[in-house]
Amino acid sequence: MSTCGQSMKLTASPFPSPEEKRSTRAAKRDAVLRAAVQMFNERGFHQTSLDDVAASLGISKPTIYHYLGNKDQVLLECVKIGLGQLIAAAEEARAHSGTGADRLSAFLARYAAINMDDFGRCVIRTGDEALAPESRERFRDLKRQIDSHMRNLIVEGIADGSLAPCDPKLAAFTIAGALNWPARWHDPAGNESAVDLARQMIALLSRGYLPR
Amino acid sequence: MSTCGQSMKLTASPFPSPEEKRSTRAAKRDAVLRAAVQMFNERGFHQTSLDDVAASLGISKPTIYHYLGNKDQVLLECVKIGLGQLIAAAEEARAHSGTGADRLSAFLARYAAINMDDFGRCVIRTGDEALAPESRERFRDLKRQIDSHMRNLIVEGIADGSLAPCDPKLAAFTIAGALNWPARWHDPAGNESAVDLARQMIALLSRGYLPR
DNA sequence: TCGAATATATACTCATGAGTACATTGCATG
DNA sequence: CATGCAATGTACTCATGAGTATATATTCGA
Repeated sequence: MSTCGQSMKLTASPFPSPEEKRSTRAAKRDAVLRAAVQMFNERGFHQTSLDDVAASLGISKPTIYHYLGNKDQVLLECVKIGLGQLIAAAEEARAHSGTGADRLSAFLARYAAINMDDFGRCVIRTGDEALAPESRERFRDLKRQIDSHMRNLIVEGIADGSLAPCDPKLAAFTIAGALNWPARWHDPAGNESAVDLARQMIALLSRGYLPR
Repeated sequence: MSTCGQSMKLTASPFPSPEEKRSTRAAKRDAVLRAAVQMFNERGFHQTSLDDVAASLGISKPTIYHYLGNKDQVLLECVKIGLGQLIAAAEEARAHSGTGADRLSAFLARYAAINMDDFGRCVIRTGDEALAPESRERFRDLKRQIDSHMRNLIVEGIADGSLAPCDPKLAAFTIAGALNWPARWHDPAGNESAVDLARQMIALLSRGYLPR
């Protein structure tokens, strides 16, 4: 998933091709974003200075500015990566065979797992207010896309009878809320597997807490 | 629910009793917190300066410092109020008669509604990192209490057979997550009633999204 | 009536951290 | 080989906003 620039090829020529240079650059940018997102998740965006991020990589702040325009953009890129993963998950789920409920389940499992991962966590933990107006619009728009995907899956499930009839908007918000929340409490270093957790949460959401 | 200092008594003496003075002072402190929480919820804690809060009340920053120690304390008091409401709700629910499921439902309804209210929203929207270390501990501790109440209700419900067997910790987090999320999207000025919304979300959570 | 305490304002200080100016190195290419 | 761009560092600027020093008015109690 990450663009890895440390090429392992045997002929480690000291003369990188333009192609290699491009990917080296991308790898550095990636490294900055990865370092940033981890600190944002740990201490929060406003408690993290770009000096801190730079220091954690053993570089200096202007180097970050060489790869990214400003702090707002750093955050925006982070959430864009997370949201990109979520959108990809939605598109994969749509391709699945089976009932609407099956497709929804597949999506939700990925959705939950992503939200416990670095970039996904950042999406959840970032309040719209943290971003500058234009970035905020972008952010909101992408989130709306995810929501829309989820609602569509729900509507399809209701249509084919594999889901109980309900208000799709409300259902999407409710389910998403439940699966977003681990971004706040789940410890990625702990011993609870994200995938396991996701499975259990989805089981509960699908069957409800009342006995059947 | 709010301490209202504008006494309506007919004999509006210009010589307030010590009792009245105490309550006037409390009312002013309340007003500061209310103004603060609203701005925090709207623009976020870090985007809100105490100068802004003061201006919104037609007073000046030092006046706020006269009633509250510092910005961290302003935030802490806000979340303490919200958490106080939640704890009260838990205690009321515990007193209810009926099955464990009934008590849980009663609690959840209040829980959800509070989370759409000023102080409850602030509890949800405030990340632990925003607070100073000691306040953060306080905050976490109170949140743990709520969680513990919720888990107890779930355990009781499972014990009396009114709830499906499940891992109480996971169930509590899942349900809480779903009911917390409206703090992020619900518009208190909109036309969707918080109580209605709460009812519907709980219905979905209790019965699940699969057909029965 | 004098002094203490309360309530409020004006006008500061001062740390932090985003963002920049500028120097440097090194490779790459006309 | 000179010029120019990519990559990086050092050392700044500058706005913001938390928190404070200090002045003033009011009220209450001795």
